[in-house]
Amino acid sequence: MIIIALMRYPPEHKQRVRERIVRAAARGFRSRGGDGVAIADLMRELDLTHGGFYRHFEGKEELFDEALLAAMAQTEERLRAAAESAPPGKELQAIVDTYLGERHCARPGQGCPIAALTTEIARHGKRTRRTLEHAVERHAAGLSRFLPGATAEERTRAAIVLFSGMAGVLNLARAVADPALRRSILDAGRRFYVEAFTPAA
Amino acid sequence: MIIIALMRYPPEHKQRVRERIVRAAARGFRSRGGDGVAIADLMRELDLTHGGFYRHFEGKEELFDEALLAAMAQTEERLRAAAESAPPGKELQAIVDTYLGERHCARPGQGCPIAALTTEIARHGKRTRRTLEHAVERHAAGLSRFLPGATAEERTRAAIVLFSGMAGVLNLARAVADPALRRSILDAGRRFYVEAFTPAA
DNA sequence: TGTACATCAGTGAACGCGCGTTCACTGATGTAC
DNA sequence: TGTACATCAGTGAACGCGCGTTCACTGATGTAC
Repeated sequence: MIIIALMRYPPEHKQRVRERIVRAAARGFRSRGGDGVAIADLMRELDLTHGGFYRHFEGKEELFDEALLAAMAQTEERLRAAAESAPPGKELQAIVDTYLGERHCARPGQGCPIAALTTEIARHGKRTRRTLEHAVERHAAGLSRFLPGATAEERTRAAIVLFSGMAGVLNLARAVADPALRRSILDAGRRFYVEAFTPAA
Repeated sequence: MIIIALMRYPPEHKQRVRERIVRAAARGFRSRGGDGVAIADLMRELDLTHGGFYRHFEGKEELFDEALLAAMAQTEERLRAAAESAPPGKELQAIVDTYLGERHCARPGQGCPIAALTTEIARHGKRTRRTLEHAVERHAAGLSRFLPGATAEERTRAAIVLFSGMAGVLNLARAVADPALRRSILDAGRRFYVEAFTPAA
């Protein structure tokens, strides 16, 4: 600590700070949306001041794009972990139960950016939309092996339909006021998507 | 016109202005989001000034709620019309083709508020979320007769899963940069939901 | 070994802008008498 | 029929606030010589 205080910026310091900003932003953007995150608040959360932000990023848009990528990677990793720790043949069910689980529903800041950010990304510039596009394609490809389909392309397409559909269900569940209705939406979604994407025996 | 200029506020004038505000707001909120609509711009669009807004609404939130209801009613009506003008047995297909059609995708301002507004409504207060809740329940019940299921409750539940899922697909299609990918997402969604909700023969 | 200097992450005041809301005012109405 | 008055949709200046971004500055570093 004292060492850090004396030699203030050791090598790799900058990269670590940048990563902390991205992580905090990824949480903020997902839970409060693009307009709900103020640069000054974000930096204060990390015990920094807003002026320094521009040593790390060109502007808020660049941060948004990076946060989006980080959030997608995190979500994909969680779902992959859920699938891989499921008993054989139950991988899809594990993915659906995780995605449409109450835990994911209650924590948008830790969750899937397709659900939390897609609507506003549709209003962003081409760069952000390309970023989303690539991230979604990677996500779909990365999880497609748990989905039914004869070819890789079919499985990837199934993944896109599954994840965008589940994102819609999750968003509605999050938006509704009544907790019982929320649970019933999640439950209906889980049953539907598990059945729809489980290959007929 | 001269008559209107002389007797400036004939009976029912106020209600008509209010409806015009709601209609313009419903369009604006859906295409640009809650933060993308400024009261002053909205009123200017109707050749009015921002001060008068508060003769009609308590504030922006009340307008949002009204616009949400209007948008839901409009969407439900369109889908009902599509279903009713479809050949017998093709009602569901007509609904899905309309909802996941390129036209709907390209015109969020005229389209379904579940797709356009659900994410941000999840961050609104309880009043707005209750408004959504009731509107969604009415919407689902109103269109449930075109869906499979033994009981009314089953059909309503199917409607909720179908519409929230399609909203997710629509949002992803809107967010993506590449038009070809957008079309393929819509197409995959259409095929999937038609098949999933068509009762097995 | 010591001195001068360029570098650069971080600071915090300041700028410019947009927005929701308030408020004193306008001007036409219908009503009371 | 005429006059005084309350009503009320609409006007537009003003207020207060939050935010993204800029910029001159700080203070510690490593390097040149």
